[in-house]
Amino acid sequence: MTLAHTLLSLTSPLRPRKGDATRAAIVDAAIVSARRDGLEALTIGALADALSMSKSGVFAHFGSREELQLAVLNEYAARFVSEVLRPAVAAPRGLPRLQALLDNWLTVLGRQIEQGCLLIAGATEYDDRAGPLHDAMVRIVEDWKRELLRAIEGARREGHLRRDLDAEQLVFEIYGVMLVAHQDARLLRSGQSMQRARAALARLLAEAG
Amino acid sequence: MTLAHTLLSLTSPLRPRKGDATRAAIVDAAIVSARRDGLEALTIGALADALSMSKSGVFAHFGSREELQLAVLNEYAARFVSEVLRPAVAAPRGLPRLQALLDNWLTVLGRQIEQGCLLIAGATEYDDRAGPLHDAMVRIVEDWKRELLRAIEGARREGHLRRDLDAEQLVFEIYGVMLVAHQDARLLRSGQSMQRARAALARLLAEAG
DNA sequence: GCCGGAATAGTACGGTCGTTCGATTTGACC
DNA sequence: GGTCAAATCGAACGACCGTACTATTCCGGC
Repeated sequence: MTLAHTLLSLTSPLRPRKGDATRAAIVDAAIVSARRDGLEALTIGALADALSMSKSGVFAHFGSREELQLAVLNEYAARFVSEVLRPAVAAPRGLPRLQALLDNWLTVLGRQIEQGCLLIAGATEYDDRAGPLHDAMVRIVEDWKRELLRAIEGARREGHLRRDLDAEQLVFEIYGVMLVAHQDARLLRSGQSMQRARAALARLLAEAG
Repeated sequence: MTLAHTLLSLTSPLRPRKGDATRAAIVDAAIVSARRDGLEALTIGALADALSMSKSGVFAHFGSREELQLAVLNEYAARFVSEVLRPAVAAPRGLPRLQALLDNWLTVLGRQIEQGCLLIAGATEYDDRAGPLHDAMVRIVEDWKRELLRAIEGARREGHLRRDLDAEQLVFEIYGVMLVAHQDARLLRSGQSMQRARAALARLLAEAG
């Protein structure tokens, strides 16, 4: 294969690469496992068994366990954003869009409470552990909080929220509601966590309006 | 050693047992390690190295890794309660006592932000993993929330908080503030998390009063 | 200062981990 | 259908894990 050929296949993979599908399947299964037991408990051997593959077959797609973990985290974050943020921009800008975003977030959090949220679990897993996963985790959470901030300030610009509102403080408090909803639902198996979260968010927004 | 002797030494250990001191030192070191890397990352070998002991010497005090983890979790919880709850009962009952409790909680959370909180980290570590550690974690968090609820209802009984207040909802929201303060301070290394948490708590109490 | 149990050390075992490497299979293109 | 790279496998390695067993050291009571 010539260099030109390589470059071509990189930019436009005419040739359907079977490996890509396998890699995606591995990440799929790894997300399930990581949501249950944590990113740090992810094991190449267990993943291989679940996929009826060999350890080395799984390994070859990533080159290291850490790269696999990074792929899982990034893929999960991408899905999270596309499930929560993307549909919200269909709502009219301002408070409705912010409301839609929070609704989507709560829905995603509550839909399959059997599985946890990697953005929340990973935050405590890597809050004190230097390395690429820590850095990725920080970047993802910061990016997400920035999106939340944008939505809030959009609502304020539209006149839907108080002009003197401390938007960052509101981000802080909203995030707290999501964290405690997650813990209540998963650790304590409380059946009321979602409605408590909705009540808390409603009160936060009412006070900000 | 006779049975009577055994019972005697259990109820009143006249004989100063050196093993007790060692065991306490092990738990001390294990708490440091668990707060940094998580209870699940706790390793008998690493602990033995840190204490300049043999693996089997450490192991003998607990009989299994899981028993060690349980000892660490229970000791941490006991210290947490004695640092946060005990000093608060010195304050006058009602709102002052609740305020003192929340102040102590935030202080403990912020004092050495280098080290994390096992009650928070453990909650996500064991939210989906059956076993004695999960059960202990649930019990500890439920007990702590019950204490918080008691303090709130005490303040309400004194007439310091609204009569129609949903106390459990307030517990929920206070817990959320603590969770997000912890994450902001540790993952994002935000310098403002404590003051944001104080502001959020003040607003929660003002609205409940 | 010996005695006996408690405390600790030493060693070994079986298992799992991530990773390496050479062999083998697969599958798209000529 | 042959070719060649991509994809996957199989076996092995060294490291570390929790744990079991046996020896050794420590130390308070006589």
